[in-house]
Amino acid sequence: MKNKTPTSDPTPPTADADAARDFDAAERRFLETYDATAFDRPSVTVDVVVLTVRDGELEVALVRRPDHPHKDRWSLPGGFIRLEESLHGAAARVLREKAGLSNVYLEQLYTFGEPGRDPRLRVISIAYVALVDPARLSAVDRAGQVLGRVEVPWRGETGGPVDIESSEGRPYDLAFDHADIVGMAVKRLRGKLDYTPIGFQLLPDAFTLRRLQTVHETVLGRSLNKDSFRRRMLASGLLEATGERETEVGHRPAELYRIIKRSAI
Amino acid sequence: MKNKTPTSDPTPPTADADAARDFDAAERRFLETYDATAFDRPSVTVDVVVLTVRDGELEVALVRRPDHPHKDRWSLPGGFIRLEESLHGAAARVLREKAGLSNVYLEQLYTFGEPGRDPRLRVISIAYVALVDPARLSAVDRAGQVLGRVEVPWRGETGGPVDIESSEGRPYDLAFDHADIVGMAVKRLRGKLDYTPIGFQLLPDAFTLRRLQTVHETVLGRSLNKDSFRRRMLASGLLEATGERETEVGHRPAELYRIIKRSAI
DNA sequence: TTAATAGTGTCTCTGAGACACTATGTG
DNA sequence: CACATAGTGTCTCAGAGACACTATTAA
Repeated sequence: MKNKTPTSDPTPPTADADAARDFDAAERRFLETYDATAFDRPSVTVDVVVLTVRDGELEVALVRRPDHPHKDRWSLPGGFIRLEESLHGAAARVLREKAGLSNVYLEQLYTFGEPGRDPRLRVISIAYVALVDPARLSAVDRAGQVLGRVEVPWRGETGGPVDIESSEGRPYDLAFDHADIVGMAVKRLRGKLDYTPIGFQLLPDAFTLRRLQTVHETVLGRSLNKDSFRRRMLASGLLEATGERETEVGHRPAELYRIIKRSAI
Repeated sequence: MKNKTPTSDPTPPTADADAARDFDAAERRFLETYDATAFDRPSVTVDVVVLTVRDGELEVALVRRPDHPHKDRWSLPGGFIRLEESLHGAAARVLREKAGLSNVYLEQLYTFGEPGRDPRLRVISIAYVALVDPARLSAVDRAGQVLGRVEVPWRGETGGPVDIESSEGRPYDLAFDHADIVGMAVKRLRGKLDYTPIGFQLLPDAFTLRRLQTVHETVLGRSLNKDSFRRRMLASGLLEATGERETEVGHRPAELYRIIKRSAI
């Protein structure tokens, strides 16, 4: 028998049937009498960074806060997590209720929980990122919602908060630490673009390679080599030609591509 | 003035001084009367995946659960978050109290919160990863703590739960969804190794390139090209030669290297 | 001396950038 | 026709793998 290290011996939790039965009974009794309110607990919310690329600009969906604290300030759509729903489910619900979107790419980003980030009480927020075709966002133009332009003050994947502006260049002073959350979303997205063509989530079902490149360039904040980009995308095996071409473009029309397995990303 | 889109007009939250004063008063009143217990709230914990590499094996620190539920089962060190501490602070405290470790590499991993992952009540757990030199772990050999060997049943960064075994090969059936959490930690770590030499966090301050390569190979679960590995590490600019060499090795001694900026990773 | 691993020099192969050239739409 | 962008072919350069060769220690 191999015994490489002097750590404590890991005896198994149970040995014979009687002991196991006693143990189960004790656990059952414990669960029945457990007082779920015995400890002070933080509040837990989800906040969703809904990102889109429109006209070569990276934009984020903002909602006006209807209540205190930070009433009337712009903020990320968010909400408290219900006890019976999963984290992902809560994010999807917030997206549906507050931004009128469903069936979009959604992934967990990071959890923010500094004491004092909310003046009311201790709030821990699990941030999610959603990527949406801008055509779907303008279809859901509703009161109290706006798209803010994301200005990234750092290069590459340095990280840090970003500046959010209106289309006229007026700064939006986001509520809470939401500018940090959007910054983290941009950092994450830039990282993913280096090894996946995830930008297609920001485009319609069929798109040209040029459009995909523009999306990548907008997110990355730098221009890319056209030839190399085409080669990489086609070599990834994730795109397939539709056989269709764009129309009415004033130059040679480009082939339209689609993603082979949307779920694979 | 540029007005590219038909979204709602983002008027600023305030206009003149009187309105601003009223607004502040309303917010202050709101904060004073807010009932922090008005909503059902989940419990929030941190769980820490303490990883180390010893003798070419990837290992994780486990503690025996002292209480129900899953009493006496092996699990990740964890604990409830206190209202006044940060998430990172809570993870560092758990590491100190339950594993006797401080001043180690620690980063947030992912947040797990499926309803039903804890039979007591709704528990949301923010998982952290810690990387430790194995010499520091065996120095903290304490009762009710053990190192489990991590067996990864998938290749690359596929992801999924992992199997944990004792050094004799007996499986540890971890409590809750902790096998999934460790799996996520391995996946994250493998991803990071592709573009950073983060493996040095699993080694003493001074180490040979061969040792670093072994650590990378153990985490990645595959062998690496020696020449290429050396070139990449030295080209990264993150390592510097100490001028010292290893001793008593039965062959030509290798140069010892150290990390230039430990905080930069 | 031999065994074993450290470390170097160099060739090849592959993928990215650069760039010239052809293709195909609109006005 | 001109113009603009799509898409291809090919050269070059940089990094990774492969491998031969030298260096240095313990036994």
